[in-house]
Amino acid sequence: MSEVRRLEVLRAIVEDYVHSREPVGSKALVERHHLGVSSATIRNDMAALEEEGLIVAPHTSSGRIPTDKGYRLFVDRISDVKPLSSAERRAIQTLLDGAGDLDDVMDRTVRLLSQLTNQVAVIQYPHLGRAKVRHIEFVLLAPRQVLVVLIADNGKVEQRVIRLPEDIAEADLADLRTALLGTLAGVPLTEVEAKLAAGVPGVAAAQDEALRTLSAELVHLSVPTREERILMAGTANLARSTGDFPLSISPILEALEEQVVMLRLLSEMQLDARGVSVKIGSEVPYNSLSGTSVVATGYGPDASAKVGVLGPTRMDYPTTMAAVRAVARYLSRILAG
Amino acid sequence: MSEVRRLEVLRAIVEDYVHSREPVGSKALVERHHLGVSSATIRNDMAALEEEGLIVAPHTSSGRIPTDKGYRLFVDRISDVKPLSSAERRAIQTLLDGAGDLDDVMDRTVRLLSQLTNQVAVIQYPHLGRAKVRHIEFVLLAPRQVLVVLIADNGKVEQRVIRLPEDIAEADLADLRTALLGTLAGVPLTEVEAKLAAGVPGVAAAQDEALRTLSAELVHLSVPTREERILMAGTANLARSTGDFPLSISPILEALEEQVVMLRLLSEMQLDARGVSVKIGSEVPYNSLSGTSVVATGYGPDASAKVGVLGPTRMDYPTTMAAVRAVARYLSRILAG
DNA sequence: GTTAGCACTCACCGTGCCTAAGTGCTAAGT
DNA sequence: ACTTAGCACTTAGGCACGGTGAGTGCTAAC
Repeated sequence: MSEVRRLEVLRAIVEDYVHSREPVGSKALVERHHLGVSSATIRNDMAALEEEGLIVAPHTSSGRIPTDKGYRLFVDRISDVKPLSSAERRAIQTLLDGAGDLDDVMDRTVRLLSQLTNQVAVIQYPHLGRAKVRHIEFVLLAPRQVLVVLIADNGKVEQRVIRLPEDIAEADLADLRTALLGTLAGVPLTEVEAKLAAGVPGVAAAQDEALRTLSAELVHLSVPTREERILMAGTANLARSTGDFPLSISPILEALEEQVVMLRLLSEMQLDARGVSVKIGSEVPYNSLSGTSVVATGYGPDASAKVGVLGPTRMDYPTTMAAVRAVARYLSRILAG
Repeated sequence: MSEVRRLEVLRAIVEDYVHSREPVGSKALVERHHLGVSSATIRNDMAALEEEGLIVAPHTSSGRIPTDKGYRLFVDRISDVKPLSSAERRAIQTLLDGAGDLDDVMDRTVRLLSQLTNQVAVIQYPHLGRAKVRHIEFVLLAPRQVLVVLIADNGKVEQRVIRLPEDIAEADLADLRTALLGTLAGVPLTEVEAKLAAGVPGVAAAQDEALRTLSAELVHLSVPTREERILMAGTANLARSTGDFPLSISPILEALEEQVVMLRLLSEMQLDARGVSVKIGSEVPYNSLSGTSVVATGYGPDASAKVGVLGPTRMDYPTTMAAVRAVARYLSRILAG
């Protein structure tokens, strides 16, 4: 009972099961793959694989299907990342090259990835990183209503309308802006709060109340908000492959809508040597996502923001991993350009 | 065979069917509602209602279920909009009062509505309306990279990073900003393009190339983009009520992800006298949405932006209509405040 | 270590049967 | 002119039954 053939059998089981959705038996296996042995031998191998917990038989007398552990071994040791077809490469290029601003790029990317993989795609907005304050703008919209705009040196703009406790003159507001900009220009966003707490010179005492309100808002804007958001696409693919999921798909949809859950999930993905991270079935740390696997990778200058797909455990890992990796690379290139 | 009792029978059928999911028969009807007649009489009424196309029997011998036409009559003539429970009113108030900026308000609103109705909620960003240019900002990020910011007097900010054809000095960029702001300040967004085409005075000939690039971008930003976007929540509710939908729910999820489709759908909803718009089953103008109904209404100062829910034809219309209307009112109040 | 053969298990499918719910219709009652 | 009781009729859905086929484990021979 050779070690290598047993792995070969596991690979064959995974591949057949992934594309037929049905438990695969020893006889079917020798027919479809030309392993040079008979079905009885395969049966022995299968018994050994089952012993190791790599495959299971759903019913006493039916073919075997891979366990999470089986998929894990397949992904780690057996499979190669498939190269994309040239048609796919072209699709990526043409779609992403036509993109406009950041929102547009993100939207196109996530849709593209869901189409390539026939799965749900998720993407996290890129991090602000070590961005610094570049500009501050206050716009008086109404007597006590001010639009506060914070522009970072990486091109990110955060804005919000707030109310002041009392009326303020346009000129006073301009003075406040000058004073605050003087204090904050070039300061990393992460240090805005500390810097403001240390005091803002050159502000008339009469404007103290307004200063406090505006400062509080600047602190608020300097905490990454939009960046902590994810986009998704292709939820229809979930519904299309019902039956791949043990229970209903509604808890999955709920988790997907819960940004916080997805953000934590993505942040827990550690890239492996091949540049992708795969969590399979029970490895996914949320009960509501049982029966699903996640394939993700980082993108952008420091690969800190994540992009990936979520699908049934029974998924074509090599192809999916290839698609995720390729899309992330194109995306990084575009963002760098 | 009195006219009023027939309508009463229709109402009873709709109400029973909506909350039991099962075809309702004549006997069950007389038991649950105290209509003062026997089941045989109800059978005659039912036959008449079926003749009019208001109800149908799925199988030769089973209870009746309402047709789209039946629901329509129910919504138009029989049902009253239910008042919300005080718990619901409180939920709306506490949730929306804690909201921050516009994005946050929208997000909370759409989640709230989906929870109240147990349906998929959709909301369209408010229109810019007759907003005018209030401010323009150019920020030099790199030798040829400029962040263009356009601020409208209603507080909306649009921004984008663009590349210039050649290097530009900080001072020259400031001059360009002054010139463009002089030309555009107070101009309605819809007329930005025409105004720029008429010429911008006070720009050195050397900056002509840069002026052209920047102007083009301002035109681009002045066309509403973000406003033409919708948010949704509660897709898990779709999956939970499988069986209410004739086919799969995946075409529905596809349509929901297709912003363009949803925008057109919402824009086609005409408010009726009661301030809500209802499209039932086949009245919804998209094949992929067969078996669904949409309940929507307008919100904001001119009620031009829409908010609503999408669910199975078999839906509790009175309650849903009440929830949609209530949420839209609170939302309008918050945006106005 | 591999193979052939064999007895065994069980999901799946079609069949037939029965029941419960519901209907339409007719004839009698108000 | 309605309403009602009664009755014959229809049919979805549940249940038992048996046959089939794919697949297994095991044993004995190669």
